[in-house]
Amino acid sequence: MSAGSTAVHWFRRDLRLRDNPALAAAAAHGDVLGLFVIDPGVWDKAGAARRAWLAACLRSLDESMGGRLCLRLGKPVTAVPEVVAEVGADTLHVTNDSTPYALKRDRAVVAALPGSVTGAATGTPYAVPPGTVRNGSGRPYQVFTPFERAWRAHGWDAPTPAPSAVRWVERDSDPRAVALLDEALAGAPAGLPVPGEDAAIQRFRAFLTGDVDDYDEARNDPGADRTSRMSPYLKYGVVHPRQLLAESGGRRTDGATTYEKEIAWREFYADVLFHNPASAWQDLRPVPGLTYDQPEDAIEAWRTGTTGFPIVDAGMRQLLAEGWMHNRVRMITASFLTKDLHVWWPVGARHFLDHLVDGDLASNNHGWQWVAGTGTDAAPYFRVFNPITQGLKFDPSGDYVRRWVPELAHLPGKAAHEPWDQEDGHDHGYPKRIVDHAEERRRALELYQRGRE
DNA sequence: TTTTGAGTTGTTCGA
DNA sequence: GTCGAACAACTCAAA
Repeated sequence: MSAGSTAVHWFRRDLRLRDNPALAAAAAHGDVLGLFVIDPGVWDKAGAARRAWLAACLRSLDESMGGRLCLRLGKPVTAVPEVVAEVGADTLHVTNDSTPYALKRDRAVVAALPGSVTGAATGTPYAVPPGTVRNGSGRPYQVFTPFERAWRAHGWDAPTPAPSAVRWVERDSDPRAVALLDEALAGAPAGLPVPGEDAAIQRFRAFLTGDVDDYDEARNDPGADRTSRMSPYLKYGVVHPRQLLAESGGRRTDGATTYEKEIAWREFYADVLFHNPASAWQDLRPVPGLTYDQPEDAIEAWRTGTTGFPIVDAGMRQLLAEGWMHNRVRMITASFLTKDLHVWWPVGARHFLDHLVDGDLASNNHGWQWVAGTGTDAAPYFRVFNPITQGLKFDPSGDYVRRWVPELAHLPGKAAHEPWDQEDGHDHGYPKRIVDHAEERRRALELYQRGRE
């Protein structure tokens, strides 16, 4: 460490102090200014729920830094070099972020730094950096299962200890940025997770104690809600997947292995995006001849949870209310939009990204492509989820559906999944089904098959 | 180079 | 009600 030197650590998707190699590198260099820049382009695209969640995470990070997080507002290409100049820093530290937008943004920022300032990127938000896992011919994997095998074989680093004592430098935050956080927090949805590293680890340990060992089964029950709920924390790097893998590493149960597999999916999709930046919003593997519908009213019914299909409506309302949706239900609602309404997947992916607190470009959009049949290991064209069967199978108690659709509260047990069978002469206000599933399934198969002839 | 086995999450139909 | 087969063809990965 050189005496008197200052580094800026620019936080992005690494809002934590523990196990943060880039921050450790900055601290090893000298005094550290911790910076977060609210990028209007990114901020405006996030829905109210994710803005609130980001604001909560930033507040928590600020507290853990003794109130010394410097917040700025503006395009990073101007805001970051400004702060670097203000504190007379000679290095800028970041954690790598390899999404298409981030790569472009970071190149521009580095180019805009004064010549005497060096940029240093350390680590990634992944256990294995995107682009690392390759097959025998040195090419990236196209399908998940072999990727996962190789990813496990590659192994991941152990968590690094927190920097023992960061000597934080203080600089005023931009009042406009502070006001944006206040505003975002005021609009926070109910059920937002507790922000902060400690809360995340605590939540994860509770999951390990209570839920992980029969995770293979329990994860599919949206009513029981026994998933780890780590996705919002992972979104902003409040925890690093390395930490989760280390915490669960001692368990060799099927459930723990399945959980690791879910982490591997996140890593796989980041890898796919790394190699195929265009797949964020374009078909990774287009289905030849496939055409789409644009049924505006039906799309709006889907968005608002008024399709008349209980499990679909429950999920869509949970998304609007909480900024979160159970994964099983994400698949069901995505299948409904793409296969029952025949809508192009980016329409749904955009809506999800707008509202999800964990909205992650790579996982969200490739998940959508998987459902739509345009993604990795394209699903057989005939795989169309039946929203009624799925509801009965995965929410047999009907608890999930009744929780989110009050109009169905009068229906006991699984009857909540088939309200049309339970006419009691009263109008409970639940909408009629907007489509006939059997008919739309046939049409979906037709559309997918057309290009093959 | 060729071959072979396999591919997250499903549905329906008929025995 | 349960269970197995059919629903296509293709691409990938590794032997």
